[in-house]
Amino acid sequence: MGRSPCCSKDEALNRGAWTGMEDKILTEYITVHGEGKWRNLPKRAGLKRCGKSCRLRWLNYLRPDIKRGNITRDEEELIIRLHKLLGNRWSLIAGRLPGRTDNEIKNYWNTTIGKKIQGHPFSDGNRKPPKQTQENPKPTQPPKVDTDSCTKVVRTKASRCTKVFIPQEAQNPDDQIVDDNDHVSNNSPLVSVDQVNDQVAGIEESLSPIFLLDDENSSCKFMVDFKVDENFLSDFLNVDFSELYNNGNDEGGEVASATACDKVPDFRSSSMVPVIDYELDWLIDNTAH
DNA sequence: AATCGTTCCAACCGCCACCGG
DNA sequence: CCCGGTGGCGGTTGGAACGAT
Repeated sequence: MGRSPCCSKDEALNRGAWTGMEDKILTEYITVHGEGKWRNLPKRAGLKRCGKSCRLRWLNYLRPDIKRGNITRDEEELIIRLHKLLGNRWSLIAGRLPGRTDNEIKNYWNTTIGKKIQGHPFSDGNRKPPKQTQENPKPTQPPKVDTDSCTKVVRTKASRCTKVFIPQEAQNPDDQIVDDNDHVSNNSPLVSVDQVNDQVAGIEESLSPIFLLDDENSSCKFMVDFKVDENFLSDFLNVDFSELYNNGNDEGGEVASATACDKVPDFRSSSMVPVIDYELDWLIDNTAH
């Protein structure tokens, strides 16, 4: 059963490569009406395509901010490092490469980097797995990159934030401090997540773990505490935190546990920032190449 | 020039999370 | 809480382009 497909195969929809005219129609429509409502878009725009196809075409090809041309060496290095941290989270990786799409990075990885790193994935030197034959029955699972064998991969999904730890120097003394049980305390380093959430309204949502560190000495400035399921937490803790905390800093941080959050206040810039940027910047800077 | 094999990438497919009714 | 609609994601595929013979 399951839900119905996004577009009926009975409909006489165009498939395959997009024509220049279709591109033009889609681009003009989105320029006027904006993105979204993909399911209705083809009908409104007069395209014989399914909404999903339109979305993909726009996001991967027609968007004006798409960067053309080959992946640069710097970009490749970044992709490799991000892949070590995130695994096959192509959309997250693409988010760190302006103008590059997840599809492009995925393709680039599968055709170029993956081969370089792993050596030839198939013993016969062919990029593709052997065709299904009597001797080579199709595996039930496609071959996957064994990221765990060589590195720890950060799980970037988190549950709800419950409290935030802020060191004294980062606090505004006028702020009311409330712990996760809504107990008010002027000395408590905990602020309610509602207070944080009030501040983050309007900021792009992102899901990720968080451990914020001071740039100069790599010690933690504050932490956030989450309700995370045990699997996530244990997986998350499998990240080499000891290594992360100790990188170039024998003194260690004030916080000895790892937590996760959607967005956090950046006390250096006195604004709220998406965690993913903060966290990935730090991870990229502090994990082994 | 013709054929065959390989590479690359745009597009498709199925699944899942999220959200609103 | 449940359910259906929607958007987004990652894996896979098809075919065009290219190179080798």
